Amino acid sequence: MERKESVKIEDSVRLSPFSDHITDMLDFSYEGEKSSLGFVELLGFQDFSPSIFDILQVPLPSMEPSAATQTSAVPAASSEILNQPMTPNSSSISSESSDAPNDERTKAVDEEDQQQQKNNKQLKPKKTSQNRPKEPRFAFMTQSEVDHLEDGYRWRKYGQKAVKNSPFPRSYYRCTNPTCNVKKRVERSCNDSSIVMTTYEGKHTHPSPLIPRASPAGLPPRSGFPEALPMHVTFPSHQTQFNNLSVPLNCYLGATNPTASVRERRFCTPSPALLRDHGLLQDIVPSLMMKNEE
DNA sequence: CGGATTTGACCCGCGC
DNA sequence: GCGCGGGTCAAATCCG
Repeated sequence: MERKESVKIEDSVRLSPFSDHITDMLDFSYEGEKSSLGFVELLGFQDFSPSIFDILQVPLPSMEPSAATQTSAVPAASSEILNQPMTPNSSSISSESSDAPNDERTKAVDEEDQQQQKNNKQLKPKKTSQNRPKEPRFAFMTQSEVDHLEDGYRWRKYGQKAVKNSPFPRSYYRCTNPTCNVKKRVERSCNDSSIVMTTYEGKHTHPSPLIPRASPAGLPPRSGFPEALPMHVTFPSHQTQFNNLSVPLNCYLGATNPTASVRERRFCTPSPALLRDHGLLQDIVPSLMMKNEE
């Protein structure tokens, strides 16, 4: 199924110049085709090639879903620091569903986290992830005809919900690996049906089942995202670390899909002043488009 | 037949 | 307190 999709998107996928609307993430731009850092790295795999966190030398949040202590895994909803624009013609946005001031929320993150964990323990065992600290998330947008982009992992769809103010439903996927707690959400922009927003939550604790771990000639290992090229990746917390990021992060293209024609654009976050309460995607995309057109 | 998908129901957080 | 919306569960269904 995904194979079919990957074929289709070979010609259709390209990065959208828009940012995602993901609420609580760190944005940082990257440029593909220049390095071997695959998108998969962004999902984790510290046991393989250096993750993006390693490369950026950013304190890596405890992304292990099973980690006993998640103090560094700041709840995504608590992280709202945004990057500064890196290029005049680039823009990205992390809209927030909450209007709470950044500093306020970040201050209380640790305590809230601990409290939350305490409360969760005291509460009756709830099956949902709401009992657990929120996983680190990042998101990107691609322009694709297919919703579920091949990323090198196997996903099982466990839900689909209609999105308010959007004709397109949001799909929920979970990594099929029983030991892996990574989830991803996929939805389309209501303004541009060709734009697919993918949000990853958590970190893979296993190698890609579809791609060999080792890759020759410096090709990105365990290829995962020939079609889906994150133009805008976001992380919770530590965002300021990326503010001055000058090293282009990239996704390799075509490692397993050489014909994939993916165009990427450097994508940076606008100044915080531009990032207030964009909320839903439909609120974001237009502003970004406007900004890009400027 | 096993795994993946669909889909309605349910739970929870949040805003009013 | 109530309603809404997001996220998840799980039974039913589909598909290879």
